[in-house]
Amino acid sequence: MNSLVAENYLKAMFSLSKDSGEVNVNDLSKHLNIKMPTVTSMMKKLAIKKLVHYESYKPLRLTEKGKKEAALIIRKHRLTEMYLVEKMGFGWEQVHEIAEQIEHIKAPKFFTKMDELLNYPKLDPHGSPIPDKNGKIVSKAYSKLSEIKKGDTVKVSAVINASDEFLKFLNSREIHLGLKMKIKSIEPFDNTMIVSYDKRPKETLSNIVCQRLLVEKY
Amino acid sequence: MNSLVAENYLKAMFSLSKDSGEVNVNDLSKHLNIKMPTVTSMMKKLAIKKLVHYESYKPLRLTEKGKKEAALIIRKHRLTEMYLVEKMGFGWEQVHEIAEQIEHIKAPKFFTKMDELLNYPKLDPHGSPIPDKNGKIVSKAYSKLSEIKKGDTVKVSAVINASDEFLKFLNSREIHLGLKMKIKSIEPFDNTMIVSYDKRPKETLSNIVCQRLLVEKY
DNA sequence: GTAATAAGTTAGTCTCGTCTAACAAAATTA
DNA sequence: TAATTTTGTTAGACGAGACTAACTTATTAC
Repeated sequence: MNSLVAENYLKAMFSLSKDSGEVNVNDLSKHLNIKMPTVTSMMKKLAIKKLVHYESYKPLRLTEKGKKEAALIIRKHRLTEMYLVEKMGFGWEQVHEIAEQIEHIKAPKFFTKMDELLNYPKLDPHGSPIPDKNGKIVSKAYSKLSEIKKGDTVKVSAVINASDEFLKFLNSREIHLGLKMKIKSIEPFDNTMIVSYDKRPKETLSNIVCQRLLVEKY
Repeated sequence: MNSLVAENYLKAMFSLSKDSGEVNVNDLSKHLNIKMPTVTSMMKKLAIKKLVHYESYKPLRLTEKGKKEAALIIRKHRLTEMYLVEKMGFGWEQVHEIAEQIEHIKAPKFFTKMDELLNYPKLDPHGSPIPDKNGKIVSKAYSKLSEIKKGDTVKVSAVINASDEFLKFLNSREIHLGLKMKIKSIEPFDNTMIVSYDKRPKETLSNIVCQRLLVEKY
């Protein structure tokens, strides 16, 4: 059984790993707010447990076993987030922090029950896919809003890097998942978008914002 | 902020303390499954934090601060148990284990929300009082079923030392909180009781069982 | 292609929470 | 009350997970 601390390393590696599956000690260190030597020593321990491929001075990679463990923690996290929003009435900007703690609970029945009560959800409240019981993730390929052309109509489907502040910003603009939105114009200088939707016939979204909104074309 | 480990010491002290408020190192050690020297050293640390009154070779006592912290952890535990039973559909024999972990979550909003959703419950699923937000406990004075006289009718109101096995036993006899029960006779030799209730006109309960059922007289 | 910088590792230390072995005090019992 | 048993403490060790200082390897820049 992995410690809560080890679980956090695995989860961080999972979310930081590039397409190649590689992660740097340095990035991991910054993300976890733990100094590099500590990260190195933990990597050696995880390597002994066959959760990480470790070779001195080479990029880190999770093993298949490591990926699965990480995905199962993320499953618990996202299931919890969904439960908090759907069954307890929390806002999508409040749930990350709570789920961050509940994800480490060792009580399979608890998560199974949530899953049932939620009717086996596939996505969390921020549009991220919930890994299945085997740690498999099925993720849809969305586009960033920033890559959409003028005149197109899209559905807001997920949020990248859903921080408290970003979600509060979206709340303030009445933007939520499922929202149908039309791109009215794009400012060539800074790629700011003027969009329109239901409650807001004319809203301005900076490129920073558009890069963090994932959408589907209609 | 206390560690999860310190929280468990406080909780254990709270539930082991006699009317005098005293606890032995030895009892604490057995209850927590932690060796006595470890307990002594933790007591010294808790004493520095003003959570415990510690003097060599004297019985241990929680300070007022220590009692409050303990009660607030118990509050989280019992609120969680109630939530698991009432809102998630768990059986009363399943919830202790899960609550044992969730009680250490640091997320006031989470527990406040449970409390609201449950409409500010006063008792947990085993009939134990839920301490209020200030750590105050209002507990009703129940009688043990074993102390009730032949011919009396009582209501089952709480369970002492609600273990998995005991609760399963009660389930198997269809005994639950609120059940109205009449004492038909008492075997003088071993104090076994013959009782009758709703679904069971004649059920035999050993003294062991009767000592762990708390009842109110009608 | 060498010098400078960034990334990663090694060595040694610290705190927390645990343990065992040995000793001391208190309680029990004869 | 003296001997025995139980309870509690002290001392010293250890693993986990963190740190800093110093060193090594890789990468970048000139």
